[in-house]
Amino acid sequence: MPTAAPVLGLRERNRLRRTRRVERAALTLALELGVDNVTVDMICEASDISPRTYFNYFGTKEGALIGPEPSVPDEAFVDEFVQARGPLVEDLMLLIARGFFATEPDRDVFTMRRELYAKEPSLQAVQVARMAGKRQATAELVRRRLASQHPDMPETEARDEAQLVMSVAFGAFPVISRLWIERSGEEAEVETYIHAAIARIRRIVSP
Amino acid sequence: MPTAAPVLGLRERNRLRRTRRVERAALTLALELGVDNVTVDMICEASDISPRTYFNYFGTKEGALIGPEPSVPDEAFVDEFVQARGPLVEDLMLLIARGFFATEPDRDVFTMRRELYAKEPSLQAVQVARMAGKRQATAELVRRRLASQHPDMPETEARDEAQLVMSVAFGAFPVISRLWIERSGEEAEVETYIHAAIARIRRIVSP
DNA sequence: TCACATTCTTGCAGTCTCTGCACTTTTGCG
DNA sequence: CGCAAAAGTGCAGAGACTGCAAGAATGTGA
Repeated sequence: MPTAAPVLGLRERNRLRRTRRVERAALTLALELGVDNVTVDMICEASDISPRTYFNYFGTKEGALIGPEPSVPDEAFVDEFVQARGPLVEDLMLLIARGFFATEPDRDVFTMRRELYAKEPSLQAVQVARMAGKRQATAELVRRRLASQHPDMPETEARDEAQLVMSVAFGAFPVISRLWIERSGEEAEVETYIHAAIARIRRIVSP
Repeated sequence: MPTAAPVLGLRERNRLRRTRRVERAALTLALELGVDNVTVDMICEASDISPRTYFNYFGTKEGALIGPEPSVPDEAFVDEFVQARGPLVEDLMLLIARGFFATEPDRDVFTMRRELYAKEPSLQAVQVARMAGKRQATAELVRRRLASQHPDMPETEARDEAQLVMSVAFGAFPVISRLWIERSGEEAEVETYIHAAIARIRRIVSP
């Protein structure tokens, strides 16, 4: 089983270089003019790429701005999650986080992105919507874990519970990622923030 | 201060009739062909309205499918929320719910909408995205309440806490609304589901 | 009842996002 | 070098959405 080859072919290197170039152009323009006043054509002109290729790379106009779609965690991780017996929400958030921060962008892009998110909250909505697409799949994962953990739990209750677990995790995620990104200078792990967030939630919903 | 006049002028009645007619046409088509295979032009042809007017009414293609945007709660409610001292998340969810279910659509539309939501999860993403637009405003509300409730709480902590409260509420909301809509035959109040959901969340995040 | 102001609907022209398809270029490899 | 696979590109077009200005419907006051 070949893990990601450490040395990349010319093809991959070109792709990476291009991706970065386009992302930079897109972010620069968006920061300068505002997302709504930037068109795909402008980004393409600035980064010397054809619009058709832009969409092959990023899929949507916002693609270059919000970063790559969280990768689907591979089966090993998923199975681990389903079988694990730790605190459920925590485990789930870790699973999500793992996919989310899998591809580390370069420093500039990272910084600009953070700046842009702060400046244009509408992008957060795009993010949330994209993640919402994975709600079904995620809820199903949680349901599987609940089923294997509590074989006696009624079907419908398990489904409702799974939905809620997923909702809480997805709901809190933007906050966690914001904190993590904002304080990324201090070298704390995501786990720390997840932990803290859950403790807070517990306090919040306590009577 | 005129509250909504009980008797509507011809103008309003026309608008209502039209809205309903268009919503029905849109939902019928979407249920039959799938959202992606329906165009605004088709909806307009089916409901005998001009595309331009369609957008004046609904703003987006999905507008007629997902229903009207939750109305901004009026100042009285907002103030009440800010000053209240009950369980925070619960109060917030009630505030959201109040805006959300303010405009009762007619029976057919309601039923079709429920059906469509079940059939096309992508619509849920649209919903979530639309609600995400109000994140800022909502978090600010919570922050105000926290500030008045705990004057000694540090600024930044209040902001983080507010964000998290808002996230939990927004996160759980789709679940609550789903439950409420699915079981809307049984005449239970939204409060009941909110209550139950919060109790569940408490259990979920408990160690 | 009739003008007049207001509000609403509509057509039109145009911009922008996004897609399928066919064609060319680039890359990997023997 | 030569060939096959992969990737980039141009083009034509569908579809969502907007601003504008003309035309229709509606409310109002005399």
